[in-house]
Amino acid sequence: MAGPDARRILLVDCDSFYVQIARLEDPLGAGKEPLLIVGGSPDGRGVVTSASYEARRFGVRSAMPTGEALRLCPGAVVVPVPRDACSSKSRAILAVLDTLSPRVQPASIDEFYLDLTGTERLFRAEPLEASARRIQARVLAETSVQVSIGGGTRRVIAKMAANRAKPAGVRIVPPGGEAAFMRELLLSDIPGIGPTLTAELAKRGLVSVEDALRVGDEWLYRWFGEDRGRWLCDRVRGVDTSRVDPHEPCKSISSENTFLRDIDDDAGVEKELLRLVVSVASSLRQQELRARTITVKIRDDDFTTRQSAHTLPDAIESDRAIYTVARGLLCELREKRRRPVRLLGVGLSGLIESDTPRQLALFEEGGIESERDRVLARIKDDLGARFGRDGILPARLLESRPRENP
DNA sequence: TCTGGGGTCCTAGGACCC
DNA sequence: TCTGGGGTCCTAGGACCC
Repeated sequence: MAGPDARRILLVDCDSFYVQIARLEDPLGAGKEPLLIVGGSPDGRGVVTSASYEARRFGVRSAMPTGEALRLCPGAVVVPVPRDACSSKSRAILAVLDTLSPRVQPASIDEFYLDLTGTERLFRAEPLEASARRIQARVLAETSVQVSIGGGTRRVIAKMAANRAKPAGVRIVPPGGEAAFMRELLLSDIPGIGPTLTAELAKRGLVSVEDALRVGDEWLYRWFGEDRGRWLCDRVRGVDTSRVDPHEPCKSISSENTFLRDIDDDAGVEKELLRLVVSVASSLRQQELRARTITVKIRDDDFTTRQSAHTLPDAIESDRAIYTVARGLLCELREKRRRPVRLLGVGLSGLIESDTPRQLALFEEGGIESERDRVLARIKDDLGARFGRDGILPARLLESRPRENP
């Protein structure tokens, strides 16, 4: 049985993924711009999704409003996020990695954990660093995407090593080298230590990993409590027992939209709610899932963000049933606080697989979703697959659909 | 400068049950 | 009449990540 320190884990992490894809999509335009920002347009309500390394030198960071980014880097070109191209490229990278490693777990659209434990024989005792370079070259050759790779005996070590390898590098922390590696780092370099915790730590004079190790576990427990204290003590030593799990199920599906202009009238807000429900419900069914919990999120014009959730005894999947619950939640939220709406979102959680047997007795009498609702939803999905989604939007959305090519 | 969209995980309090 | 404790589920909110 392999102990935890025998594990061979890699994190394959794409370098400024959205920028790379935008350049591949438009080689003569965005592809030629060194100062490139991918994200919302500055006249809309956009933020930076990703910036080229050249633009980052001016202080441009992701999640920054594009207006501010352009002030810092006036020469930059802003292009929209090529969403579809990004998802299909992500799938292509996953497909390549699946041929190179027995266990691959996508961690986000542009990060993939690989567990190569037990492949030493297969690769003729190839050192982990050589495996990483081979994988890096294959991904570039087959998808044109440049990645950095971190490696070590634990996921969190691989993750931090990949960050230090960027761009286009490889960094492997050897077994037993974890402590020395951790001593290179600031506390804010550790995944899970964000701005808030960094500030709390700094208040107590803790900035580097060294600082935290020097002060000792007892103080970390005293300051941060039992649970967070233990978590911190583990993290500053690079301890992480989580596994690379290729089949980890998805836990929630959501869709949200910030409007170009705040929406004031109830009919307008409900129409947007329906649009979101249709989107989220169809991806629910596409993944052959049903949901027990429906959440509606609202952001008012003053940026106050609120949400309301409802959990049903039985999971549902149809547009009609989900919309019925969501509209009820929206009404509650709007009654509590009635302001023009900046953002609206719908989330589904408590997900179970579609083939899980239902509790029939509860369902047939007076349930919120009937067999007819489910059949209608399936028919709609089939038609959508054959004739394109636009052909079968609910009538209320069709009313306001702009005409194409009159 | 004026704040995106997709997620995961944690916490705290209340309801409810045993 | 007053008193428990533990476990689980649900909701709201927040931190964090890419």
